[in-house]
Amino acid sequence: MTGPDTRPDTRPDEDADPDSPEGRGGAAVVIPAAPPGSGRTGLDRRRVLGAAIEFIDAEGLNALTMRRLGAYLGVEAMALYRYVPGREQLLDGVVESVIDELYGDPDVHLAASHGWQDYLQRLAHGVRRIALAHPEVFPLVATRPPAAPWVRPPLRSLRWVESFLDALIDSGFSEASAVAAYRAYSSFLLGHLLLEVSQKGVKISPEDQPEGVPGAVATTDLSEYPTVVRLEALLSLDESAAEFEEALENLLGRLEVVLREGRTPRRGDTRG
Amino acid sequence: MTGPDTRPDTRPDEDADPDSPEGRGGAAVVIPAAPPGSGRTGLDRRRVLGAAIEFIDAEGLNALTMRRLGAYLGVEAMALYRYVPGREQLLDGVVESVIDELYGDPDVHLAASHGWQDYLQRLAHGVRRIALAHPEVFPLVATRPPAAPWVRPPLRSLRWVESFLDALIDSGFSEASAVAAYRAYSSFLLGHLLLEVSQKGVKISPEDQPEGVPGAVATTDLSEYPTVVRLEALLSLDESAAEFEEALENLLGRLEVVLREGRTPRRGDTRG
DNA sequence: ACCTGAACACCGTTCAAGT
DNA sequence: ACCTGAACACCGTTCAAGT
Repeated sequence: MTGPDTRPDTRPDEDADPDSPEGRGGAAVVIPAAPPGSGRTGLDRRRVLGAAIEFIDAEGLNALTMRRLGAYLGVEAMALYRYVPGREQLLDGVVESVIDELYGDPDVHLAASHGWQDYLQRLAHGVRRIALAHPEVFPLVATRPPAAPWVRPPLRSLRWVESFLDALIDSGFSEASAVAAYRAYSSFLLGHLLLEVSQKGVKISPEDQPEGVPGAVATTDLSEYPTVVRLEALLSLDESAAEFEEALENLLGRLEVVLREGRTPRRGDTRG
Repeated sequence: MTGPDTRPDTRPDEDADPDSPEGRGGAAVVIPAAPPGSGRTGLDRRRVLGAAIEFIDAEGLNALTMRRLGAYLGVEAMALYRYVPGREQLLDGVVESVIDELYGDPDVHLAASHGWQDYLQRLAHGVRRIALAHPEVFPLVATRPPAAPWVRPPLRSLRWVESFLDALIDSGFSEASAVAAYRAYSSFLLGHLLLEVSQKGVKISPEDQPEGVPGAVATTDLSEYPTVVRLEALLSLDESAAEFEEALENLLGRLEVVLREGRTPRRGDTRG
């Protein structure tokens, strides 16, 4: 079984709130906000983070300020500090929430009875779905300093590391190979997905395209780059999806060799 | 607290007269502009960008503000706008300058007469050297939106794309294979190097390690992650350099197959 | 020609105060 | 218990003014 610790209400919300200032001992039930109608009022850490994600998706990362997020939630900026210690931690929370979406992804969470390769495939596709769903957030997922050196982007969660390693070890990988596989897998996902989302983003980003402006710069002098010019059509093709599949297949193939032969494939291996 | 709040001006040079009442009688001392000897005065776009890189390397990306960079150069922030249109373009210039260091790298710039594999090796190592020399800048190299979709991080320069494609095509690659190779190579470099620099950075970043604080969170409850705990030593090893070599070798091996057999290697190939 | 001072709009964050 | 108003220190950027 490979899913990260299956059922037990591993919900990312509630609990795990280390910063609640002091109170907390309250005998009464608390019930933090959320009146019957679950109306737009009743702030809540989860709602704040969710709003931040929506806001970034819609307006871009640079547009997110405490004040604007407050306004988006119909509240003054200062009210947010009740749910989040500051802006940096808001961003940390955003990254965590986005990654936590993986836990709700049924395609990833399937009982992983189809072997480690199937599991790694589904996990990779789950992460890719998240990256494509939140292209403005993914650079944050990619670059926020991880909590520990072995919690790597883009998985970023102890639970996924645990589940990844267990899956491989249960399938016969040595501990060292499982760790090496985890590293190679992270690096593949990170590089590929970061490039894919940034390629997506560039289609909108050109900001101010100067119009007429006759004698203007006109980008660059392309005559010095004849090959680039000649291959422009090829270079502009977006084959991200196919490349992702291919690189993933290749990685799995390499890991298979490690598992079967207990060694790392080398440069000449592919000869017959 | 975050960031180096070192309030008292981080100015490296002497007192730039913060608020001395009015002394300064000597009218002769000033010398504000560039004297013959190209002294430390005499601002200049290149000097501004160079200072920005030094500043980021030393204080971190978040610490870089127009005002602080001005102070670092012994000048008011507003003076910088003569050389750079604004903060965003400053950062673009920083990224460009850092990547341009590759052009001065003799190890990369060798006549590429030892074949395409040797060239790709040297180029990759050159980029890695830059990433490790400027770990605080590299995330910027990785995430700034590229000028065109086919100018990909971390190379980010038309000249390198041109040179990369020429090298492969001259060696017999088809145009399509050369482009595919360029994509795979970018993705490998980006993923690997971004992870490597962030792993480096984490060693310093732990910010405020709370000391005693008996009942505190103490990071997380590790008992739910027995495999991670058991493999902690393995997971903490930094094998970045070896992994880089290995992944690079593997990529070159794949490309070799494409070149020789005109096709993409598939999952079963490594069988005898 | 190059830099500064003052000003503007906007930030993150604190804290006392409202309800 | 939860939110606001006012305030503080700092930002990016503009523009007229100094030299």
